[in-house]
Amino acid sequence: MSAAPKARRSPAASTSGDDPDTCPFVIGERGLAELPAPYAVAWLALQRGHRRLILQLEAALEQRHALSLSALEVLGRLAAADARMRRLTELAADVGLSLSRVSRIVDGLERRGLVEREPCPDDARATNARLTDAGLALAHDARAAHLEDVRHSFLDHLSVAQVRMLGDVFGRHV
Amino acid sequence: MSAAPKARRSPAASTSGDDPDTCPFVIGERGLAELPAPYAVAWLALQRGHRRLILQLEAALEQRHALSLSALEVLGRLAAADARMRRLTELAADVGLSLSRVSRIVDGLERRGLVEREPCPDDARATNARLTDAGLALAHDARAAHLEDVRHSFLDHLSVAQVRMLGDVFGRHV
DNA sequence: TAAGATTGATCAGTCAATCTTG
DNA sequence: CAAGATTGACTGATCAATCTTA
Repeated sequence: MSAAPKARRSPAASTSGDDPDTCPFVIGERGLAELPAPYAVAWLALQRGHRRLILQLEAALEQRHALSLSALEVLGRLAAADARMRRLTELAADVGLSLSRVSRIVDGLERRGLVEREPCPDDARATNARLTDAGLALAHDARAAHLEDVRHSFLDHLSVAQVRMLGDVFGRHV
Repeated sequence: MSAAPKARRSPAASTSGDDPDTCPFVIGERGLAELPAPYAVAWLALQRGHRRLILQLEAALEQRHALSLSALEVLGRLAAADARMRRLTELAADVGLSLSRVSRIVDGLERRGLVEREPCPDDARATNARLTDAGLALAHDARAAHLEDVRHSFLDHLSVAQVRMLGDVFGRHV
């Protein structure tokens, strides 16, 4: 396909079969991948591993505290906020979700008495979500349990170098 | 909380404020985390970075080939299968989704003429999804474009050591 | 007009119920 | 009865439309 025989366009570029040292291949029973082996291994492992990890953490959080990961994040932001209170738009920006999603998460938390909506005095368009005492208590419990899970199911298995590298890899360019 | 002063229960264990070298803290504007700093950085970076990456890849795939990541995986398994044909239960196991989800993914692909359902001759309970010629062509195009995206937005930015480490970290214990 | 919030439609996924066949 | 597939109801997320107010 390419005229220049050894112009490697990128370190992970596959070479569609006409290059002796990399070629299409099959990984385990998982289907074929057209990447050099270590790259394909890394990518597939990341996808599968991350998914398994998140599903596991979500299940535990749901079972023990009846919260989604996103709801836990919202509670966490409120717990850390001045007067345990924050506008919905701010919360949405905090947790990286759409405003509409956050509005419905707050619906759910409000129904359980964990937060209360109140009009923002500075701006009549805005709504504050305020964490109740019950919400604060649950936020602390659930957060502690969740971080424990994160450690046990993931962080504790990593070396210091691996931890640093993860922050590096996913913090920098991605 | 703990009687033994220096019995570190786990490398990433937080020490809820009574240990001088680790304590609760706030990362950027992202809220508080009760983990030693490098662990919290790694975990938050992984969550955010992975999410951004996936959203980006999904958007490109949707825009260029009108496929979800899961649909692309299904097409890939069919392309790699004998006679470009595979039972729905097998596909579900391949891609790690529920059978019902796979059934509806196949609905969508079938509507577009990319796959066809046909009864399995060996077992009248089972249904095979068979990739059509159009489906094979799209599978190749979309797969190539997707892997290109994966390289450009992620793999190309990694060192060889980082690549190996990712496979290691997510392949082993998680 | 634009920003904050809510609501409705839709998508991707799960689980539970059902139907058919081994 | 158990396994393969489908369908319905639900969750978590998005976007587009709407309503109110700066």
